[in-house]
Amino acid sequence: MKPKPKLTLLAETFNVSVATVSNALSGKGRISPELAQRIRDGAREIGYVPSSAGRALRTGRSGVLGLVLPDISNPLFPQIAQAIEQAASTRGYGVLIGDARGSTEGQSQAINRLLERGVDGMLVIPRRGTRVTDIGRPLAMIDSPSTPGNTVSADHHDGGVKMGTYLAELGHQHVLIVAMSSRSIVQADRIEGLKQGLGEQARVELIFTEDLAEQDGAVGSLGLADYVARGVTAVATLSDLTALRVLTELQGAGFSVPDRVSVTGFDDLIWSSAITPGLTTMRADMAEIGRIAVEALVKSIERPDQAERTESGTVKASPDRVAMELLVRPSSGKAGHSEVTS
Amino acid sequence: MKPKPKLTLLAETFNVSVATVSNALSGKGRISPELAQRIRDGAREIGYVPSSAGRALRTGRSGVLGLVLPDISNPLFPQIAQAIEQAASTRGYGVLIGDARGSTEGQSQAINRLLERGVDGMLVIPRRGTRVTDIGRPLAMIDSPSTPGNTVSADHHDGGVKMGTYLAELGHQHVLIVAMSSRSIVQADRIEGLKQGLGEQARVELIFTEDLAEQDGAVGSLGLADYVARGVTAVATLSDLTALRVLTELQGAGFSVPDRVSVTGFDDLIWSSAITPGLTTMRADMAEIGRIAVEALVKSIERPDQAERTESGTVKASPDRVAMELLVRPSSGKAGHSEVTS
DNA sequence: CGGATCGGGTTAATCGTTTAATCGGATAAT
DNA sequence: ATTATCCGATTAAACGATTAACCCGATCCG
Repeated sequence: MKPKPKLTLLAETFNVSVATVSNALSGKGRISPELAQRIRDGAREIGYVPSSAGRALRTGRSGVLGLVLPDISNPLFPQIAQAIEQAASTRGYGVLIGDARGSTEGQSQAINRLLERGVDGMLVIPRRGTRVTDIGRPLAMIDSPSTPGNTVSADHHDGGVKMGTYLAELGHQHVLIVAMSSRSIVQADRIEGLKQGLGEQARVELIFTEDLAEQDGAVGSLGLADYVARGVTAVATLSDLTALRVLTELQGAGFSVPDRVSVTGFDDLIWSSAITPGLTTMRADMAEIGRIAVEALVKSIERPDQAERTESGTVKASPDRVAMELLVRPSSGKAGHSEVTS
Repeated sequence: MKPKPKLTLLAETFNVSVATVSNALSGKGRISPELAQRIRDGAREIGYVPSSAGRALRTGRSGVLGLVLPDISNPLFPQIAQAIEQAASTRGYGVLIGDARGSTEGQSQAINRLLERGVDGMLVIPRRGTRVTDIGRPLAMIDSPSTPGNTVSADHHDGGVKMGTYLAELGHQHVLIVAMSSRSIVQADRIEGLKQGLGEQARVELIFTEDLAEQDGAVGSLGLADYVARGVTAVATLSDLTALRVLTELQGAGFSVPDRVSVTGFDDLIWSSAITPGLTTMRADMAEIGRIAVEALVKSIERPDQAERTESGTVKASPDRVAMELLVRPSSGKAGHSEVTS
């Protein structure tokens, strides 16, 4: 029916050159204010939408960022994706997703796919322990402050400290930490922080669900009853997902939470506030992290000279870490009667 | 350092025209097999990557699909996004995400953003009750089979029937259905199916958490104890998220699950198998749904003449629904003693 | 033996936008 | 009056890939 409006169409209807139209729309060249306004009005009226392909070809920039995730099925992903999509679209960028599907080569493939699509820069949440090779384009990394090349992330260590301190103040002297993977830097930092916050005198035990999976299958029991019998008064997990598992296992075994055992998580996943008892957890301001990461990345794209880089070549941001916030909910309370029995 | 390899560079090193190089790489024109092979080898060696902008400009296609979601923070999202990203990348397409942020105008904005970025087609998971206006490009909709214009989706009604039948077979005659929104077509279909599966003789009660939120706040109690006291032996929820809320509330109130009350969910969210007791739920094969949706959409993009459309103008797929699968886990069991007390 | 066919390339136009260089005329400075 | 300045707009050259049209020599066919 009607031809897709392009610059030439606009130029014809106003009897000016395409350059003038372009200038009017971008506000860059020299053009009389009235004409510029008329052209802009006309453009809006006929529903002109600039061709991203044409523009990308000319300017060398696509206006698209790549977001690489270790595994989309990770329940933390929605928070991150939402924060980044929002931050990016605010700055006029689109977000192309790439799923590493849990493997290292999947991560490289995802990165390559995004590069082939011409992204201007990339945000990578690396698979644990992965080093991302230079991609010839600005790259922001979101992992943990202690990761080399980290652009910005939650301060997981600090989060651990806060949680540990909180538990210590409640009188918990014998705590079980349930982690998932021993290779995750994020988790290692949280563990470190937890221990520090709990203090020297506290007795701390540590298990990895990853190890147990080999014996019992992924859905097996964690054998928490034994730990409680041995005097554990609090189970600090490194993820709400694990906390949920712990919580329901304890409740199912007849241990009251938090009266007998306190349970804490990390990340404030969506269900954490809806369950009974509500889960005490640490929340990171993902929107802020997304904002900082995108901002640093975009700056590095648009003004490469002004942008700082880490030694690893990734984009540098400041601040490079965002404090975590303790959310106290009913799943945690004072260390109780179990010490009496022990 | 080294110039970005483009077709002209390749053409120079082989002393042929760019057209020949293009043909060699695409395998389209007439060219001697050996020369084609040599060029392809050379291209790989120097790491040639075609400019997506140049190609898009010339061909009029970007190779990117838009994925519009009602709200990324929805925990069902990871499954869908993963399925679609995988299906799309298999067919050589990228996926640009657009978050409607829970509002109708947000949905339109997201769609427009994606259109401006030049997506070749769009996958929309519509916000409940929304009609998507014609966008001038192929559009696949994933909602529920009863939604006009639906391209493909899980057969939510059938899932409800299966779950209802299952509960009926266990002897549950008095069932509480906990839904979230009364405006969701997906949930309406599930409810319809559940009632049908439970049978005429069953006594069914229905509540919407959406309504309760106004009174008690989002995290308030659902008042399940009353229902159980009145003889409810099973609580069938329309989402694992709700099921989790129900399960923990019941356990916290001292009701044994499933001995006293059975609890079931929908969607098999990631934690459903990890909690205690494991959650009986209905799973949809999201990978299959993603595959079908992407396939139909891509077909409509690449061969518009062969592709069928619904009356709403959306892309038609066959099959247009995917059966849901019942996953029986320990959270459900035979109707028990509560009927005795009532 | 003359024309048609075919294989293996090349030429050149084109996609839509941006932008450096330029141009014509009016105005200001000398 | 001559030159410099400046404004408002135009011209034209890119950006990188695709593809219709064409070209030339060799082969085929009747």
